[in-house]
Amino acid sequence: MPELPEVETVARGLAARVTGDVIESVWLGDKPQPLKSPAEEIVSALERSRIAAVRRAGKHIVFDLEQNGSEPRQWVVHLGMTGRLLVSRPEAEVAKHTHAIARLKSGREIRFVDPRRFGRLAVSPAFAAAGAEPLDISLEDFATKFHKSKAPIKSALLNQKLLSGVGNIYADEALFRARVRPRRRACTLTRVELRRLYVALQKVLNEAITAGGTTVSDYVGSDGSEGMFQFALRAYQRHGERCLRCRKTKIKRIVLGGRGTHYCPCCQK
DNA sequence: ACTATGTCCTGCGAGC
DNA sequence: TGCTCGCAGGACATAG
Repeated sequence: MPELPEVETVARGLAARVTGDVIESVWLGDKPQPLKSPAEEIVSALERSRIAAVRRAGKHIVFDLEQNGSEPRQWVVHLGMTGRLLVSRPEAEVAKHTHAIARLKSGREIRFVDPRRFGRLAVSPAFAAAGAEPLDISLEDFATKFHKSKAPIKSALLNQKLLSGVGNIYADEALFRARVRPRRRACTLTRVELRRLYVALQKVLNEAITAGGTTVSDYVGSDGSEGMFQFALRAYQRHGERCLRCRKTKIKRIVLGGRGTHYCPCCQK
């Protein structure tokens, strides 16, 4: 599923390919829309706008738009579980579950495809993600945030109001690397453990960005290519397999907060 | 004010 | 082999 590294990969791919292009027209599907803003508002904000930049904020992709005679606006896309933003040639077959198409002056199209429809489209004058960026936050702020939470540390990592961009895969991977058990209440983590978690989280996110993200089922970059980080996972979806650290205990799978959670009962305390 | 749980949605894989 | 059923989970609503 698209988390910070996958969204970063998509945003970079889009930025490289559509920055400076102009959206000439927009098509929105008719089904119950995966929209957060009214359809007319999205269409009027996008049409005749120049894409000044594309970037990531948390798990959101933000297109900075410039339109003559209007205040700068932003087109905000959340990919949900199965969302894809693809740059396509207009003659390319329109995939099933395509919910939006932005036709560009260059002749290409940005297509939003999302089978499960957990994704969302919105426009905003000044979008800001709720929580802090995990790659920008200081160790001190990180420690303070989690020291105040009574939730299990894994649930706290997934809470987008604390940190923006961490999802199920990288929460499990960071906790594995930091040797912290997912069920531990966040406030019980020692200073040393919080530091290990902070370092592990940044490391795993950066490594995954370098690998172009993790493709478990649906995720692809804006050019349709799959990520490579699924081959570097140490905990996520490895239940029943031997732990790569202690080499003897089998990775366990539990359900925590309704999410599949993977950890080594021997290494993670 | 905080945490916990249910809901949305479709494709796929386990199991009979 | 072919079918049914339940699981997968990000964000938000609602319940506790």
